[in-house]
Amino acid sequence: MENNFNFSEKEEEIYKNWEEKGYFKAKIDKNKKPFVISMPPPNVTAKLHIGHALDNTIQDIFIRYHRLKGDPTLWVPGTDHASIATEVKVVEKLKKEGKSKHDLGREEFLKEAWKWKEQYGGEITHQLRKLGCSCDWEKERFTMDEGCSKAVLEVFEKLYNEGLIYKGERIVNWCPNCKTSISETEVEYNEQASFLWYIKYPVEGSEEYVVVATTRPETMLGDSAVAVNPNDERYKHLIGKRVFLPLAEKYIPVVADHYVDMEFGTGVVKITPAHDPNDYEVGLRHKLEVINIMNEDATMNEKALKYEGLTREKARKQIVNDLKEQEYLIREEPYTHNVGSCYRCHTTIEPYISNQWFVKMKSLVKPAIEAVKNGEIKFVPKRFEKTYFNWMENIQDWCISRQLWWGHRIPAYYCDKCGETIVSKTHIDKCSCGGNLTQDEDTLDTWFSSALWPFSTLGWPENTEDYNYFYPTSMLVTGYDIITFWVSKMIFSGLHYTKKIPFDTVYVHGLVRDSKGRKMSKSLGNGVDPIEIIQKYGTDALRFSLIQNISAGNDIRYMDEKVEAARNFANKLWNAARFVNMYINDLFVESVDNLQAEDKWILTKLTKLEKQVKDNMEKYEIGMAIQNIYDFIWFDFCDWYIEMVKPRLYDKEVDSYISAIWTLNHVIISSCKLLHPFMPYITEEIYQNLKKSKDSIMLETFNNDKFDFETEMKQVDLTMQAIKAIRNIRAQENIPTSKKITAKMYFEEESLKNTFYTCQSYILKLASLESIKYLEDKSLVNKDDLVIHLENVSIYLDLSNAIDKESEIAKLSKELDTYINELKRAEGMLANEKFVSKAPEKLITAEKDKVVKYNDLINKVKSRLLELDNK
RNA sequence: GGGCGCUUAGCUCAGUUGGGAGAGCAUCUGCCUUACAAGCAGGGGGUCACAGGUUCGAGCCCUGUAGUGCCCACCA
Repeated sequence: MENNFNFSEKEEEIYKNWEEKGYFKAKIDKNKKPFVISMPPPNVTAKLHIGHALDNTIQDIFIRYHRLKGDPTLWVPGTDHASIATEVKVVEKLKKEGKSKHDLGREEFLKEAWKWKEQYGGEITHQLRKLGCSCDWEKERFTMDEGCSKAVLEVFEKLYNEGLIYKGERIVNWCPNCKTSISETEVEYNEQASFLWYIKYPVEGSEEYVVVATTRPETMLGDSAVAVNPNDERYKHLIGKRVFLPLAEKYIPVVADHYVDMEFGTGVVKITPAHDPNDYEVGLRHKLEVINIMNEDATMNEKALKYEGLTREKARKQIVNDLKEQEYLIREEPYTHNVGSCYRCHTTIEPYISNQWFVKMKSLVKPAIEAVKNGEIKFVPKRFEKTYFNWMENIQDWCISRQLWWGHRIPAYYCDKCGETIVSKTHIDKCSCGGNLTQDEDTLDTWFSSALWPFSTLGWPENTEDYNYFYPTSMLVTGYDIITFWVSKMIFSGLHYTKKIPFDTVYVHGLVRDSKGRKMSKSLGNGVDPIEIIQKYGTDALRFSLIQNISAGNDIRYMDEKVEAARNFANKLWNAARFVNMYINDLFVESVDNLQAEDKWILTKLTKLEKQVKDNMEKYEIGMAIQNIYDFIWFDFCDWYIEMVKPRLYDKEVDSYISAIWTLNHVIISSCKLLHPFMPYITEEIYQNLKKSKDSIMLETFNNDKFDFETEMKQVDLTMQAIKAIRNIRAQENIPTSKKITAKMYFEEESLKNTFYTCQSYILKLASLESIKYLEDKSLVNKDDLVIHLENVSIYLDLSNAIDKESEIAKLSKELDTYINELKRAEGMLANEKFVSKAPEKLITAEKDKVVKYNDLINKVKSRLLELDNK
């Protein structure tokens, strides 16, 4: 084996081999329940970011874990067309070339968009391969491919026929930059400092006037009424009268509506039905005129009279000035409020009246709420169910039409003769009346197709073998920021169309932030490119660093130091494997019968590790599972076991040589299997270099070992304690490892002597001892020796007066204090009647044992102190 | 306004049925010991935000307070 794992060369080679051999493909086995994940499809807008790396690493961990468990395992990869996001990018690209999308026309524009998709889609799948993702590439899908599009049309027609899709004129969130409607979910609200303007509206035929407070004076030319609360004594007399609308030079009615809050502002609200969702509702109730004063790009139209052509910002300025001049403006006061913006281009959204398609949500959402309430679908961690419920229970109708070209075109056709609207999943040109049909220009919200992802990717609506076997899927892995966007939509869609839940577990992870805890963003320039990290440290190190020490749902910070630590671990493992590899030779045998105490010790630990890891994985505790493995490999295996067996390996005459090699090989291969889901590449490479039984670690299954050597566990633990204690003294007294010393041991229990005798070879090495003498009689001890007291064992070190009396006394006194405190604590607990009567028997016994133990140690230390005194 | 997190060693964070506080990094001391200096051995460092409560026993459960972050809603 080479000195280092050459990840930059090996990773690609290993992945290629896996893919070519078809290890990622799931085999249908009707006798087993499959484990299935549909990959949240990355947008084809750009390269993957570090968040994708986290998301897909987690998925790959669960996928590989289940594969090693022997489950038929399928991971369906794919990409999302991301209608608005991609269209924005393509428009930008065209703009740089001096073209607009209208120059090209719909058909040419779509060609450009497909080119974009091919380029970035390809890059994304390449990146996923670099990450080691073991998805079944033969099943790769795209939200706009034939099958997914078919599912979309199927669903649209079905919902329309059920009366759950309708078209109507509503106030929608309009992005004047993207020139499309967006859904409620796609609006981001941010606080903005602005003003509240108080404007005078004179009452018709009187000297009186009302004062209206508004944050949006530029919309006042679209006012069709002012409203007051019907219970407001101040304004009761005005209801039914008219007020003068400044600048528009016209009169509008005063209406009474409970929507008006008497406490806020002046208690008088201007009603602008075309430019405010609440006003629109009020308008409906009072049959008010809807006056749209804006164009699609949020400039003023002819209804805005002399302000026509101005942007909304300029119009505001101008109108405020004019009001001031004409003395209609009473005052302006600073005011901070939330303003919505487009989640894609961050342009301030405009509530805008337009004709759009909607999905009626109330009835769809009910079973989706129920499925989570009754536990059919569970969120990990559970607290995110609240986010889900909160969203679902307050759901509004979903605006699904977008004034975009890139996406699934709405399958609605309008007849030029009879005026009928026909919705059809198959393309049609002729109406039954003989008229010509034209298709709706709009496309569907991108989430409309991703909502179907778990089943559309498996062949639905066709009754395919894949769909029948692999659906419902098992798990969805995603960030908490996407629950409302996507998870909720998949759940109600799955339940409504397939009558089944789309997955039973939603694993929710946090966001990856920068080292200072800030969200990564383009504007801050603090984004991290996973591919760069991979080139520097390797995929395994990146994967390990992302999931080490995390807990589900909490954000994590990206820091180079973490990746370095992970790289160090990979290096540690690599070297351990290299060490084992050095000793594997023709003497290797398939099974052994002369295992030594330390072999039994590490094998028992291995069995425990496997159980721990599995338990944690079943609880979705991947952070703990990886920690278990890390600790075992580094501390138990490398720091202790390898060191323990070295003497046996160096001395090839020892008859336990063969069992040591067998154990080394078995333990490292087994640990690699457990680690493989987390660090797939290095574990495969190590596997290939050792005595293996399969062509690839990916074809392995977990051991299910049942090693349980209780006696040897205790024996080795005791010798470890002795070694640590001796090392401790050496370090404190500055005795270099090269200086060997002699230890004498006295055992109060005869059997211990045998333990130390059998473990002697490694005790000598690990504690850097010259020799160990076993004392029959305590009185033979040299009074100058330093004493270490363990339970039932006393160790005497001849340090040749390396330690002076005072320092030993100081050390012993400190030790004595500790023991006395421990004794007091244990006695105190036992003196507590309530503890004795209520605590579990096990704990009480443990405390009693401690009393005996510490009394013993105290006596020993005291007598030693006396000896020293007499010296 | 409503909801949900977080507050544990200098830093980043684990801590899952309540039973004597952990890791990595950093720091200090000593080691190039024939797998690994990306390493080995040893050490220091914490009234687990604060205040109450439940309990024989609380980092963990309950109530409240403070700081901090996020989500949702929104009165013009």
